[in-house]
Amino acid sequence: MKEIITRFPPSPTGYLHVGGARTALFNWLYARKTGGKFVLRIEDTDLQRSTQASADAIFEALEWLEIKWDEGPFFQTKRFDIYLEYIRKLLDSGHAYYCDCSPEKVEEMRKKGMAAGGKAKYDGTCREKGLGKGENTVIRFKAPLSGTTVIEDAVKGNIVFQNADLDDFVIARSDGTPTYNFVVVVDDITMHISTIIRGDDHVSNTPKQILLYKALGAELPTFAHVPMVLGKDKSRLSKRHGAMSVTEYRKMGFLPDALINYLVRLGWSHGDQEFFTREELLEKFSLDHVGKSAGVFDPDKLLALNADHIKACDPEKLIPHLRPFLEELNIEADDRDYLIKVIRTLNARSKTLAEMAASAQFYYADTLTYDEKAAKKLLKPAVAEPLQLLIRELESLENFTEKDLEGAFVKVMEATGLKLGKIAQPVRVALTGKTASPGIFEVVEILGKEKVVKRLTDAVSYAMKQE
RNA sequence: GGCCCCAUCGUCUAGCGGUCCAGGACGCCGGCCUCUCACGCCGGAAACACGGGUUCGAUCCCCGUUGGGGUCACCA
Repeated sequence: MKEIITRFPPSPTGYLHVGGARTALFNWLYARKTGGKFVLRIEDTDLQRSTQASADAIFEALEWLEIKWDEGPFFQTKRFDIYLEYIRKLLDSGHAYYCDCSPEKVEEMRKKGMAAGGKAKYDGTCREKGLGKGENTVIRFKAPLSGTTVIEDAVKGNIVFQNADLDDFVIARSDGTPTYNFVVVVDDITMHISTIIRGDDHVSNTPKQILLYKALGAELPTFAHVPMVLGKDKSRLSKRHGAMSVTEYRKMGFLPDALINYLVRLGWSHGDQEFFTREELLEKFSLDHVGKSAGVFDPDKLLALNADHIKACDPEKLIPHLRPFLEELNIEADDRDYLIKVIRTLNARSKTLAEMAASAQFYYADTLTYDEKAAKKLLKPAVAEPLQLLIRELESLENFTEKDLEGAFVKVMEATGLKLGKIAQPVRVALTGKTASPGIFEVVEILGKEKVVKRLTDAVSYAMKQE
């Protein structure tokens, strides 16, 4: 069996969006799974719209997702001599010809065809003229007039096209530059791509490409057209459906593994399993469980999956991902062990890293600002006494283990006749500024005696001043 | 409009002729746990688009209808 070589060929005209990331993922997983290679190719033949900045953004997004390519990136603009060589071959073998029909004229043919029977195609005016290269000539591929071309698709099965429905498409523009359908084929042939996994919006291009492979006498690759990703309204995914670029998800605090998990699961399944680590994906992915129908991108499910990945991630490994979000809030988390403890209290209650960083603020604050409503309701004069009692108990403690802390609270409960809840809430506000936080004992333990006593003391004076 | 693809809960999906009065997940609604918020756990509502076949038997096979999507460039 020959080596599996897949590819991901984005055009650098914008950011890497989730749909593109998904096809990159499928190609990457398939190559890795089969022990093959994954190549990255930048399709920048559209000189007007391609930018280096976009290419860089795509690399960055792929790197963040930890999708590593084995070869490339290859830029098509650097391969023009190869394309020219192949165009020459087609011209010489009679598979291509010059055409001097003006764009307007061709457009006219299409309109007429569309109005008549719906068939919008070039009518072949110059097909047998034997024209040479001229001022405004394009080069067209001489497609067969009859017969049939079939895609043996790995996910969709056989798809049959009537050659009569295809037209003589342009392979080189009047300025001599080659067009998409042609360069893809030349690249895929010369890069020895064995398997083409791409969105099914490409199926209608495929017969043209197959014809090109045949005209060039090249062996056909395996095609696998995966269904597209749609927006909530079932229309093609676009910015109005919300965040679409991979980078945006990184900025919102998603873990790359969570995005990957979600994207792969959208269109592929492995029984009932929903949660996959990167390793499991690598181990279990296969083309034959890719579905045939388009899927709707569901941000809620992605968010839930992100929460699961955050929860499952070793705190140690989470740190590098969390760090940027901490910095954003000017939190200097230099103490690694302290940070790990902080993460342990937060990972079950954070759906994103941004959320986690925000929740971590009180652990690092020098001066706490109370949530207004919380302070008003819970730090009243009446709590001053139990709080003072608690301060005394805590100060007398040798250790700050959960057990000791519980003992201290129990003593205050006994002395005041208050239930834990009545004490814990004011303490929570005193220590975190909010009514919702990790368990109160955990918070006290992590903050440590000094900070806890300080905050409790501050809270007492605040409470005394309230009506 | 032509050509092509698709069709199980709102969404992602399991299902590869009987095990399905259809299973899981997200979301939603109840409840439990509980120092708050989460987490976790338990329970609930929620789907085989329709019509014909084939078959002893169809969610699963075939045809049609309907619906959705894609594509028809000197863009990729």
